Amino acid sequence: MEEKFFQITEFAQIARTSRKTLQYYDELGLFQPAAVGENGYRYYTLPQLDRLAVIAALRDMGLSLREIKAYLQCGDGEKLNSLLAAQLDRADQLMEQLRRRKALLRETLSDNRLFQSLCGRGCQLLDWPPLRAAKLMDLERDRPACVVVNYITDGLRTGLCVQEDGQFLYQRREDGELLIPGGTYLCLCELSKAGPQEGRQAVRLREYAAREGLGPEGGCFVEYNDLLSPQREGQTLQMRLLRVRVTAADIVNIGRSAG
Amino acid sequence: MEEKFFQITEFAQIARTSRKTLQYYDELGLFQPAAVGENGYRYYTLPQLDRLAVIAALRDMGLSLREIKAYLQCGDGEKLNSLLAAQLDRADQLMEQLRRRKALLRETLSDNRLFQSLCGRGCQLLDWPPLRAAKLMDLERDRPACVVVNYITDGLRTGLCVQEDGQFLYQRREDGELLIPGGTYLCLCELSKAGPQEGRQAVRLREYAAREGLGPEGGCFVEYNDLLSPQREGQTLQMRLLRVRVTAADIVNIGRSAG
DNA sequence: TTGCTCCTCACGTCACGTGAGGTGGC
DNA sequence: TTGCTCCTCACGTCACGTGAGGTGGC
Repeated sequence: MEEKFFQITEFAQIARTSRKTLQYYDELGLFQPAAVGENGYRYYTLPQLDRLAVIAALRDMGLSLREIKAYLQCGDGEKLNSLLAAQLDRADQLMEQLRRRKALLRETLSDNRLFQSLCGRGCQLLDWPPLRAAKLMDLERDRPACVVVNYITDGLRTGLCVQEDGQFLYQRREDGELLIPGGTYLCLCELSKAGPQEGRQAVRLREYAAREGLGPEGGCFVEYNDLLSPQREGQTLQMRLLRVRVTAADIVNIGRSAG
Repeated sequence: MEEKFFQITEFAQIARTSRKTLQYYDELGLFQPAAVGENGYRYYTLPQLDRLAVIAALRDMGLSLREIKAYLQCGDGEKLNSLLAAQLDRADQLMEQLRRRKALLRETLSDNRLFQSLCGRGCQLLDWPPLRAAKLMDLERDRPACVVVNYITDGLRTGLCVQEDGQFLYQRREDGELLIPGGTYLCLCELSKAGPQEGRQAVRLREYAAREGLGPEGGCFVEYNDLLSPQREGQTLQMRLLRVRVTAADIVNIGRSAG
């Protein structure tokens, strides 16, 4: 059976790949034409399709072209086993990352819709899940200091939990994790051109809570969420959600006052 | 409250990122220092941590830095919704890809181990699942022609299913898919320096089948699998597995002769 | 000559990492 | 002067894609 030679474009079509991919593989020394003309033209044959399919399969399994080349040169079955096993581990890790990403995406989407529906409607009660937070440490004294300042970041909601005097400590550390408890919070949701240190919204919330007979428990928790409504040109940070933790008894009161 | 300025290295440590990342974001215009000294030094402040955390969160959700920059400049909540929804779709696609990749990896690993255990042990019976195959079409006449030649590729096992005269047609098309049926096959598994067109192993298989009273059903199916044992330097293609489909009655015969 | 193929640079992508060589303040 | 920070190029990564400019055969 005589071998037919194919020019690069036709061969690429048969193999369902691109001319540039074939040229790149040639350059790498990964997959070379069966023959090269005097004018430099590359010529391929049909049996070469198999080699190319092998390369594509290994590539689809996550191996790099350099790994593939090294493997095809040595042809060690044991090495293949270990390469594939490593890729299986890697695939599991990627799967886990993707799962987290999807959870984050869904949470952000629902947060964004919540904000859009609440914005500008005054004070409201909301149930909130616990938030992971990172404690800022006083590294010189190696402790969280008496003034507790939290730089909150669960990836999505970012903000500052500022207590009375509003001082900053500035070192985040691995072991500085803490949890803001979940519960029912009083929320004020609006746009503003003021930064978080100003606290006008915190005052309004406190006034509202006092009028309604709601005692804040555990301090005032200020959150501004850049994600859901970032700064535009010329604006300073926008304060977005303001939360005061409320006791179970208070919820009943509020329920009554709303009814 | 007076603002403290941080040099780039310290700020990067607090933010758990790298100096180079901050420089790169500055260059992109994505995230810039609060102040720049006359000597060109970048100075950052603590409230900037929030903006950086937002960027990191969006990046972790799969948005590109350019998308993030565009979004942070316009601050359109609806645009955020559509960006995140698109990333959710994308994440689903990636998940599906990963699932397929893992299936391929597991299948290849088990194939490789099977080969290692069978190689050089003579003829054996194996149950084989159906294989997807791509029919090569005769494009001039626009039909699969009377001589059926299949270029088999299910991503992993690659090979040629050649009938009597072994002629090649050379165009693969989308609609040229077919299925090699699953079933019990007679397998010969060994290394060789001969190409698939030679068929010495096919002859040996046929001889063995004749001796054992096994009638091949549906022609001789030759498979050589590069993946599991690639060419080394100086070798031509290695034929690896050779399969003849066998009837159920024949399996019993083989079972007896082996016992 | 026109139209088609092919070739080889060379640069762009993406989010940085890794030096190279130089500066400035204690 | 030494040791520390910072700076700005410039090139590398990975698997190609996209022209730019030129060649060769019908």
